[in-house]
Amino acid sequence: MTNLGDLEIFARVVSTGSMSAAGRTLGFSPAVISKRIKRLEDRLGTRLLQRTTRQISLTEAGQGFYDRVLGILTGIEEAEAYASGRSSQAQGVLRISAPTSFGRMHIAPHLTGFMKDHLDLKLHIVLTDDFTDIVADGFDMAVRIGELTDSSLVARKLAPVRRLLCASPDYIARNGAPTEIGDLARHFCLPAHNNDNWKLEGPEGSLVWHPEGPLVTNSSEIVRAAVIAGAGIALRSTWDIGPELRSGQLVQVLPQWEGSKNLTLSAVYPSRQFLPAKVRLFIDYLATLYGPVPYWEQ
Amino acid sequence: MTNLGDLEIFARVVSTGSMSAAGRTLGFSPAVISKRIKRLEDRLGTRLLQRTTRQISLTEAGQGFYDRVLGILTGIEEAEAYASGRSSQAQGVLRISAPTSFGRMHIAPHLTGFMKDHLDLKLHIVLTDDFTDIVADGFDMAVRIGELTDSSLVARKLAPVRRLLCASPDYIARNGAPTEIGDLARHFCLPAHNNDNWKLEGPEGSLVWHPEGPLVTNSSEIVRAAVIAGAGIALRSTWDIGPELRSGQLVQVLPQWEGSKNLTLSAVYPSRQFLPAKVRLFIDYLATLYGPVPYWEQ
DNA sequence: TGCCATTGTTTCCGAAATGGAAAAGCTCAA
DNA sequence: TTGAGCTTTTCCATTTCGGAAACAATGGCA
Repeated sequence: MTNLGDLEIFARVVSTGSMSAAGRTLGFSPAVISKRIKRLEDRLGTRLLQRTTRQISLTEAGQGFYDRVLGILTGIEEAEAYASGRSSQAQGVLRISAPTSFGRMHIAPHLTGFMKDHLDLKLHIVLTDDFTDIVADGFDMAVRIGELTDSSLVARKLAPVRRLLCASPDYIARNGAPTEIGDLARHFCLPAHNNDNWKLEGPEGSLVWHPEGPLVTNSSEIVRAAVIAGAGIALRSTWDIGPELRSGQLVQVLPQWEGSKNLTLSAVYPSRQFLPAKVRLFIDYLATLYGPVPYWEQ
Repeated sequence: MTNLGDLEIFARVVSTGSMSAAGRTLGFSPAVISKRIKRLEDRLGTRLLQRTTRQISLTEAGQGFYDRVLGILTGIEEAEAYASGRSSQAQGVLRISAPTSFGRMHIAPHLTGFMKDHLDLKLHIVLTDDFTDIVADGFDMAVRIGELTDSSLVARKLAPVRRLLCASPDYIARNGAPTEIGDLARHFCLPAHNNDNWKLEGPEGSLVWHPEGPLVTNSSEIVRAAVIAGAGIALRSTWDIGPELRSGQLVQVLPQWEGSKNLTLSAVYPSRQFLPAKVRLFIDYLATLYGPVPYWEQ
């Protein structure tokens, strides 16, 4: 059967994009990398990597093999951690992908609290608003906001996401508050990235509103700043503007309407028989942190 | 990182129950087995096997490690099969556990049909009525009849299980047919193994009947023979007595009552990200064979 | 266009590992 | 008590492994 070292080397070559780079990070000479990749391909009877001297790309078989190998390697890691008696302790590196705004506001501040309980654990956190392929990119888990769809992943709900219409008191004083949904047409609305149609639910059922306003941006951070500065009405998540609502910097408008409810904040991870302790513990930590009623809702 | 051969050797030692036996099946001398088990334990810092010279048993850490290693090994097998270009073809050995009666009557006759389409595949079929731990015992999948509960396994429904009350015409001629449920008290009933209370659903809702009769056995085959021979009334699955009902060897009694409906025939397998082709294909084969309406119901 | 740095591949050689035979120590059953 | 069968250790031959060096190929840059 295949040598395990070959699988590690293959995975590293793919993740670094070059044999030489893989050799450097693993402490091998390029010659070794080349020979073992070749051996692996010979044994499988398939070409895994398409290579020129300057560039390496995965063949189709290589891509599928890579996906599987990643799972195998983390499986071995988990099995070793289990047997080493630290089955219930987090160790190694936990690689997390999370949305930028939410990560900055509601994950980053709590990391130290988690890390002090798990001294053997290193955290790698990547904030991005792309829906990365967590398995191909080598993440252990991701925090996501959205509707739960992806089939090959397991999702654990962390908290509901409530989205409200809000504006600054200043803006209301100048423009008045809308009293019914149609009034929005006479207001400045602030759509955000991927959010240029607002799915709302209210007393009369649900509808989709196409907000129009003077500001278009792909940055929800800019929208956030704008609504606080009094530029208009925005549909924002409670985790985003909870403190401003409490302090009075923002007030809710049209409180009978809320954003569609099928959004959830969830942790997703590749489906495995044995979840690594580090992943389980971190998700548990987030779940108790946010649940049952998130602190930003209180 | 751990050598893969060590994991294979460890798994084989556990499954054969001895180092020497593992060595014989793998083609190694006992010395090698011993050394590599020791090396594995040293690397993990844990004792995996408790051993005397005559007997070997798993420690707790060893048990958990073994469960994980099995998953890893089949994962590697699957990854190799995928990369070898035969991703959609079944190859290797498919190990199946199935209930004795059902296996004999409705799996065994169809095996050749499956095997002629998959010449690279070997089948290992174990018929048993124990609910074995399929992962610990090294099965790829099992066919089961029952309520779906086990959490760490994935179940795919193959067919519903209908159970009817039946007797031979001969018996009816001698004893008359019951017309309402209470009449059963005046009849010979034939309970089977694990089936000494009959959960029935009928026009008046559901009830549990405790059958009493002259024959008690743990063999549903004996019950089957007895009811055909005219010994009494039994609650049997349609897959078991379909032909007899059609041929008139048996007739249904109290047709307004049926066994509780929450039994299903299903295929179960360990949850994995990548299901081996051999498992997927065999389950597909059974599903099309039995569904949507099983041939024994027609 | 031509140069050059970087990358992948091959060859050869010393070093490390692997596997086996033999011997020793042990346990259980006859 | 004996003997068969098991695990473990030791020692040695063999295989495998990793690296240096030489070579070939590619693409960026002047």
